Formats: sequence, structure tokens, C-alpha cells
Amino acid sequence: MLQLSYINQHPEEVIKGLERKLVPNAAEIVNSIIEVDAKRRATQTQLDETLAESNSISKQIGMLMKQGKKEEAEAAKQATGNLKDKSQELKEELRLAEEKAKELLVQLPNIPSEKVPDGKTPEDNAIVFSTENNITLPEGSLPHWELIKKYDIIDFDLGSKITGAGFPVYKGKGARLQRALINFFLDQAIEAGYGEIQPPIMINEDSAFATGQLPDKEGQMYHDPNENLYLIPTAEVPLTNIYRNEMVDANKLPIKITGYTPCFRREAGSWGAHVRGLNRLHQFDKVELVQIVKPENSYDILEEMTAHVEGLLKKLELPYRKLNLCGGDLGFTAAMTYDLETYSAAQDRWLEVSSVSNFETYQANRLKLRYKDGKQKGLCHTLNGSALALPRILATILENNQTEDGINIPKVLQSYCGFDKIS
RNA sequence: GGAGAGGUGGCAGAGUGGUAAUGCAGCAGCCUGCUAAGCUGUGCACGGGUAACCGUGUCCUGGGUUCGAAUCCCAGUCUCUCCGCCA
Repeated sequence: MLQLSYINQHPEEVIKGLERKLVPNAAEIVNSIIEVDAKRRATQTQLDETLAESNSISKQIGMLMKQGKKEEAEAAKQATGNLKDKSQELKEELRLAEEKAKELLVQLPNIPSEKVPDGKTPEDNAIVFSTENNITLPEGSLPHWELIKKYDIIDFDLGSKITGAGFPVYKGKGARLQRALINFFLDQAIEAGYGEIQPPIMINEDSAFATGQLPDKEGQMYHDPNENLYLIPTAEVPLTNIYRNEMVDANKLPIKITGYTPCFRREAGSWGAHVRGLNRLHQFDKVELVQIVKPENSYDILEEMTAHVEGLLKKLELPYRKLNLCGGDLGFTAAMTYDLETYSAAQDRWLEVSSVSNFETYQANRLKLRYKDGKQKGLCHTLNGSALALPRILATILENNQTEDGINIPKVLQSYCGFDKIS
């Protein structure tokens, strides 16, 4: 959530930023927020004055009663009658103004960093880096949705039987490769100084709001109305919410945590022609990195985290490229995002396998996550990144490493898998 | 699922309708020379003010009663204990 004080002080910057993020009526919304907030402050001043008067009379009544001056006390009681009515009205006005301001504020996304390129669609994303793609596939090479059948390692039909479309069953070497990737990613994160966490995979409404999934992604999460809990769409939510309502000592920063979880997404309305196989799922596995940092470091940390993810892709020997997302393609809560995409030779497509984002104070403001540095206090910056999401990594490994007599397992994974080839 | 107990500042812990005691810790200032002690001030949010400072709210949350609620009433929530069920 954007900070009210910032909106009040820099309305033009905010409007410009929101327009870069393609928010319609940005100026209109910002101006009404400023207006409602001014109204809120004026009302509070009035209310405070009314309550102060009422409190002071009440104290006098208390003293008079002690001294046994009953008639004077009764007279003073009369005086508080209309003060109470007035304060009730003002309280209601204040509540309405606060509600209105929050309602407007909550629908505004984060504004992009200066480093974010202008643009409206994914075509406008800046390609920051790309590896050479010198993959030559054998004759008759197959996309992963054929390979998994050929080697019987992932079964979509079985998943449909048990649950439904988009819930695959991993079998045999498929299951083992999956587990190998999870362990490899976690070990690499731990080596890079992240503390491992196993969080709950259901979250309450407060958590979903604090990291920005609510109200923005309301319809995209699986929801249990009995308990009002949501299945996590990403470990970002439980990991970041560990620090909700916390005041962190500045010398404890940066906080670096990692966690493996399954992730659940309804993906309502987003199924299309090129989302076959592992490209889009309702349930998938991911290892997530989260950092909570001092504001002045956050962009250096963004580079550091992205470099970590690039390191994983290099170790897996996968061709990849790095994109700096343009304003129009940025997520709701992000100030800046690097997307990492691997190249799938068999599909001749780039597949997004990681998003590393700096949220600046947007999440911290909702989380009420602050740091204390001596006397200085302020909102932390939060960052997170996938390191990595498994299905598309699995897809590119299967497709790019296929040979006539089987699929070669990348060297770094062989000890984790206990085999070097799927055949 | 049933029954009971409880939720007060960073921590401990009093407080049954009239200014949230007290202790410990941390921080700041003052004072003092002997391995440290003493004194004073220090929660958070919002509002007003250049500032010093002032006001309002805040005793799990939300309502209610009252001139006035940590305290009384209602609802919710969380924690603990016992019983039941159970991987």
C-alpha cells in the first residue's frame, strides 16, 4: 500500500507512476484520496476537541462526587449531553472518511522504480541478458508433454482422476527428479545464507491482505469459506507474514529466509493454446527466497537475489534470459521485477521460471513491518524471488536434454537423483 | 466436538466504576570517582504545532451500559488445562 504521507507530499510523482502502470483515472483517484484525507484530519481535530472537553467535565464530576457536592455534579452531567451526541456524529464521520480513504488506497498498485522501462505489454520488457542458445535436439525430438508419457514419469490423466486438470501426478524417476530439484534449490539457498522455513500452506485473510494478494487476486486463490482460509499461491505470503506487525532491530537486517512449498492457483480464465503440460498448473512446487532489508540497500539486494537465481540456472546448464519488466507488465505490488526465462528448444519458447521483485515499502506498509536504527524508525523494504519454480524447469530439462536413448540429468542433480539418465 | 481457566507496556506483575501501581530490562540526560550506584525522563497510533509541547485513542478485537469502563454486559478471537475423536 502506498503511504498516505508520500501521496500528500508528492502527488504528481504518484500520478505519473500510476500512469506508467496503466492505472486508469490515476489523477482522479489520487486527488480524491488527498481530499478525503484532509477531511479525515479536520474531523479528527474536531472530535479530539469535543472529547477533550467531555473528559475534562467527567473528571470534574468525579471530584465533585468525592467531595459530596451532588447538585453541582448533577448540573455538570447535563452539560455533557450534547457533547456526547456531537462526538458520536464526528466519530461516524471520521470512520466513513477513514474507510473511504482506505478503500481508495487499497486499489492502487505500487508505483514503478525509475529503473523500470516504460511500456505496456510483455513485448516492451527490456532484455537485460541472454545466454547463447546452441541447443541442437535430435531428430524427432518431443515436447515435454510427450516425453513424460514416453518415460511414464508424470501422469496428467491420473491427476485428473484424483483431483482435476492441472494437478499432475509425479511418478518414479519423475517424482525423484522433482525431489532432487527441491533439495538442490534449498541447499543452494542455505549456502547463500538464507534460513530455511517450513511455513503453513494455508493463510488467513490478514496475511493475504498484507502481502497484497487481497483484494487484488481474490478470485485466483483457493478459498475455504468455513475457516476463511486461503491456500497459498506462493510461499511469499507465509514467509513475509512472519514479520507482520514487527519492529526489527536494524542490525538484524537483512533478514534472509527461504522455504519450499507447494503453490496453488486457480488460474481462472487464463487457459489457452500454449499452456499445455507443465506450462501452467493449479498446483506446483516452488522454493522461494524472501529478504527484509533497509531501504537504502534494496536495489543492491535485488541484483544479488537475481544473481543467485541466475547461478542456479547456470548450474543446471539451462539457456536463459533476464528481463527488466516494463511498467505495464509489472505485478500489482512490485516496484521493479526481473523475470528469468529458460529457453525450451522443443517448444521454441521462453518460459518464465522466476520473478525477483523489490516491493520497496508497499508490502511493509500493509505488514506494519518497520526497523529501528537507534532513534530512527522507518518501514523496511521487502523482496522476494522464486529460486526456483519447478514445473517449467522440469519441462526445459526434459526437453533440452533429450537424446535418442533417454534424457540426461544435469551433473549437479545426479547425486541428488541417484541416477544420471531417464530412459 | 464437550467442559473450564485466562489474555494489562519489551518482560514480570497489581489493579471489582473516577489520573494504568510496582519491579526488571533497554534507551537518553543529570550527578557522582573506584569496578559501579543514585536521580530524572522514556510505549504505540493518529491529530495540532517551526519547535518545546499539547490533545485524542490505545489494558486481545468489536459493540453496549454510564457524566466517566482495564474494571460491568453482549458477541467474536486467540492461548492454556481436562475429556472425546484422531495421523
